[in-house]
Amino acid sequence: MICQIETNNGIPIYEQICRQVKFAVANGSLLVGEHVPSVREMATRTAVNVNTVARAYRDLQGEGVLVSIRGTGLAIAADAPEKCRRGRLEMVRERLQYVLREAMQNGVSSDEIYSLVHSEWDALQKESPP
Amino acid sequence: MICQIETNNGIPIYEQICRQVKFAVANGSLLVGEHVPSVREMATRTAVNVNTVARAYRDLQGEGVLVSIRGTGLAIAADAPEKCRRGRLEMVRERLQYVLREAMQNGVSSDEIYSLVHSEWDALQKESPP
Amino acid sequence: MICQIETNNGIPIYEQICRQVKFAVANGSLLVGEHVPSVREMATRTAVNVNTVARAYRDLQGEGVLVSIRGTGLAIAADAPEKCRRGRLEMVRERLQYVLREAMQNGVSSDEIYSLVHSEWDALQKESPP
Amino acid sequence: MICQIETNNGIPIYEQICRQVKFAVANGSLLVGEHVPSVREMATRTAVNVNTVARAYRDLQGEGVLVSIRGTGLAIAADAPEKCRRGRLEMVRERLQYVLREAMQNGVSSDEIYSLVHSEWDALQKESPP
DNA sequence: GTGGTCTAGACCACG
DNA sequence: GTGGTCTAGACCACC
Repeated sequence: MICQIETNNGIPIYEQICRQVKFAVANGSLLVGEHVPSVREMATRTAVNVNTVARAYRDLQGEGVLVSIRGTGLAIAADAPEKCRRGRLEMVRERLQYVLREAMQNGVSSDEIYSLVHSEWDALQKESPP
Repeated sequence: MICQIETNNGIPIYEQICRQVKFAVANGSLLVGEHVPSVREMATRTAVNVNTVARAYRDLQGEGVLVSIRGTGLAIAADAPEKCRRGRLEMVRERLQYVLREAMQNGVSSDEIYSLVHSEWDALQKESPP
Repeated sequence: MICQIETNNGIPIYEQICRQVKFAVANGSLLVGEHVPSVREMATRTAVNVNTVARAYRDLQGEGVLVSIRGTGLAIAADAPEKCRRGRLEMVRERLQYVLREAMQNGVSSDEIYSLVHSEWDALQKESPP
Repeated sequence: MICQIETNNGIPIYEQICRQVKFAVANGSLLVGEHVPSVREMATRTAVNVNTVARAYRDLQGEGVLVSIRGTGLAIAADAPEKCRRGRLEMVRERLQYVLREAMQNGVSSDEIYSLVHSEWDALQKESPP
């Protein structure tokens, strides 16, 4: 489980790592008890500084997604899958709501927004077909 | 024309001001030649730092939405409505795309995303009915 | 409000800062809305690295004790006093429980423990009289 | 003589082992000459890494609590009971002092601390009644 | 080997 | 001025 990091897209690297780990837990790519790559490995594989990875992992511990197993690394917490599954759509919903609210407050019609969502979603599916 | 500012939602205050001014121009709330509130007035009415409003107005001048009228302040530029109308959906599209891309990359299905958009949009319509 | 830091007592510096801020909020030394010293000031006054202070403040934000006010610094959150007051004895209780449990599991009698607590508490009061 | 280990309570596992062995010697659960479980047995029975148990036993040898008997393992040293009995309350006192000092420095009153000690001690007695 | 802490310093965004 | 992010590297404790 190695993250795809985009530098300079405005989203902090540590947050990208957090979100990707949470998504991976939600969809079963990371199972309970499984170890996440060590900070050092994740750091070298993603070409990111060790401390940045550590920061992400620390945040994930704070949210109860990871637990530290002394001397052996960090593992997925027992209740993480449930948390992450519940949080999966929530993470999307949160950002989506902001976009939609701004659109509505500025007179975008229902037809316009639905058509926009469809066309964008279709375009993305062609971009990376299943 | 006074802006609604949300602090702590992650979006810079100056950008919120810029976008709201542009939307107001696009939908005709602000007409060509009309004066935008003075930096000081906008600042006090929105409880925002004066420099922040100045920064927003500076950006808007740079984009050609506002023009400086000597001695009287800033007014809507002649070609601003056309610019802003063209940019209206584009501003929404840009952010929407980002949200949808993350959703798709993390296994959110078409059904889930469409249902999410509908429920959120409906909820917003109830929140502030026409 | 400047913290007293002990290096090399085993407790991480950032945690010492966190606990002292929380105690200060609990007993009213820091009021709602009041700004905590800037990371840079706290750092120089306590002879601690800026990042260490930042780490402490970040943790306090995570716990909802501090809120970030864009561009102006960090302030005590509205509900922090209640939280901290509730947490004040809890912070002591948590550590106390561990000590007492170990004592009990190893045959220390009630008389012994109560006498120990009294003698230690009295000694501390003489050390730093009110 | 098998130890009760709590992971993730902040206290190093090897130290938990050391302290429990010393307490057991002090209260006569472990007698002079008696063998302590082998490193491997203690490790498997407590689900702890072998090296960790070895580290604990090494420390205990350093303190003169355990002595190595060629070919048969480690046994309780002749003068261990006296040492451990003398150190028994001291081990508790040391940690207790730290907790009380923080409490006092942060305005916890005598009444509060005594009442806290009583309630915690009572709760623990109900938890594991004699 | 693992994570955790701390330092030092650069750069950026925001107000 | 403020905090936030990131990098780099040292040192430690633990397993």
